[in-house]
Formats: sequence, C-alpha cells, structure tokens
Amino acid sequence: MDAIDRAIIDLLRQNARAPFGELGSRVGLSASAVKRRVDRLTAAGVIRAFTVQVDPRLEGLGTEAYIELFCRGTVAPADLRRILSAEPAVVYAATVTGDADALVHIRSRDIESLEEALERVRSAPSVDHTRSAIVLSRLVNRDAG
Amino acid sequence: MDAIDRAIIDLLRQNARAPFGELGSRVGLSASAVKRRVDRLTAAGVIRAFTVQVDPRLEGLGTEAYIELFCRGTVAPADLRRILSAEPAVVYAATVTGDADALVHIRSRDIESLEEALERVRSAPSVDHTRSAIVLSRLVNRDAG
DNA sequence: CGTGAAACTGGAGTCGT
DNA sequence: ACGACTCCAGTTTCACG
Repeated sequence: MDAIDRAIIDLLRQNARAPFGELGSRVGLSASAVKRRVDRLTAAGVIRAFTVQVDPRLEGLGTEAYIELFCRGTVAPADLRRILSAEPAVVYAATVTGDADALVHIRSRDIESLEEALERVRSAPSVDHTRSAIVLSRLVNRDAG
Repeated sequence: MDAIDRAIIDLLRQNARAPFGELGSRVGLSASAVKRRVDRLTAAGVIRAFTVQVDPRLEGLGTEAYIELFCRGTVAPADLRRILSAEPAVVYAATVTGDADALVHIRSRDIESLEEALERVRSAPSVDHTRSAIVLSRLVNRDAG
C-alpha cells in the first residue's frame, strides 16, 4: 500500500471501468504494472469488490431511517447480528458507545414498509425499545448511495 | 425499470465487471440487449457510477462514529450542507426527524483524528452541541464499505 | 517490480428481424 | 424492442530488463 496504490484506488473509486492504460498514464506506470497492482489489491482484500452505485430513489428505496436499538439486559453482538440480518430492510447496523446498544440504518420503499420493518425488529424478544430518526433530506453523501 | 433491469442491477452490484454476455445468459438476453439496458439505466441515473468497494480498515479509515447535531435556533439545510461538506471525514449527513437537527456519519484513521474532525464540526457558530456514538463493531453491512 | 509485445476477449456500433 | 455480426480497444499473459 504505497502512494501509487492509493492513487489507483482513488481513480477506480471514481470510475471502476477506467482502462488500465489510462490509470497507468495518470500514475506513471504501464498498463500491465497497474493490472498487477489492482490484482494484488483485490487479492489482499483492500479492494473488496467492483460494484455499481444505484440511486435508491430510482430503485424504489427512497425512504430511510436511523434507529437506536435498546435491549433488555445484556445481549451478545452475535445475537443482534442474527436478529438484524434477518430483516432485509436493514442496510447497516453496528454496536455503539452511548445509551443505545446498536445503531441500525434502514432503507425501504415508503413510510409504510419502513414501519413494517421497524415493527419486525421491535418484535424480537431481546429488543426493549427503539428510537427512530427518519431521514428528511441528505446533505452530504461522499460514497453516494 | 422492469424485473430484468432489477436482475441486471443485482448482478452488477455483485460484480460490476461481469461481461454483458454472462449477464445476458443469466437473465435470458443477448449481450447487446443487456448492453442497451445498462446504457439506458446509466443514462437515466439509476446506475450512478461504477466503483470499487474498499475495506476502510485496510485503507486506514477504521474508526467511525455517528453524531447527532443540535443547532442554535433554526438553521437552513443549505447551511448545514456547507458546514459538513467542508469536513472531509464526514461520509454522510442528513436532516432527520426527532430531537437532533442532523445525523452525521464520520470516518477517520483513529480516535484522535475522529476527535479533531468532531471538534471542527462543533466549532461552527450555528452548532450548539453534538451527541456522538462511536462504532464498536459492525453487525450488518449490506452495501458494504 | 518494472516494461513491451503477443494472443485473446469483451465492447461498441450497425445491421436485419 | 431483440439477436447476429464485425471491428477495434483493452485485457491478459509472457519473456525479459
């Protein structure tokens, strides 16, 4: 992971389909040298995957919310993972410092389906209560989505 | 946006470099038909970009936090956007329902740089106070990152 | 770890249906 | 709209510095 690797990753983030030759001309290497670095970064897991960024609104997932999860007593992270993985609307979840046990990011079609997803999460026996913040408008979105 | 478009997008999400021919064989179309659909989805903005998913830890951004932002009086979303865009550690921010004015997702190298970023956000005159939740462990991460 | 050139594969555009 | 075809750019692999 040197400066050239970082430069290549930055360029790939902007356009994962950029030809190796063009990447090479920008970082001062030949196409095959760039390919070898990209292969190495992919094998090492630094580059996890080549994906597409989809506009959630146009895909029919325009409604999102962040939910703080409060559990009864002590719940193992593994249990939380099991509960939250079962709900397809859950895009992201993590245990956090502070009052809440976990922070959950939910995405769905509309408010109704958001409420349904929330209700399914709340119905888990270890979940005591939740506190929701529905997203009104996005201000910043650096990795997009 | 029909079922085939959705299937193509799902496949591209898993591997954005999959050849059109292979996508076609999976959804039951020819390579050129798939290309036309992908071109159309890209032009329409449904597919925003072709990118790479990078492991934040291996890239040196292993520390993240979610911050609730509380402002003095009423602050226009445009002002919040300006303030938060200025801070590179801010990955995502949105205005939300509930007590807080905005929810901010921050990513940085370590706790020290996280604190520095937080301090810069708090120093904005319209910001009254913040409430932070540092991420301990990720439980679910469907679009990864 | 780098380059350059060979062989090959997938992409872009244009047909015809 | 889809499929088939051609041409070329880009990828891939290899021998070599």
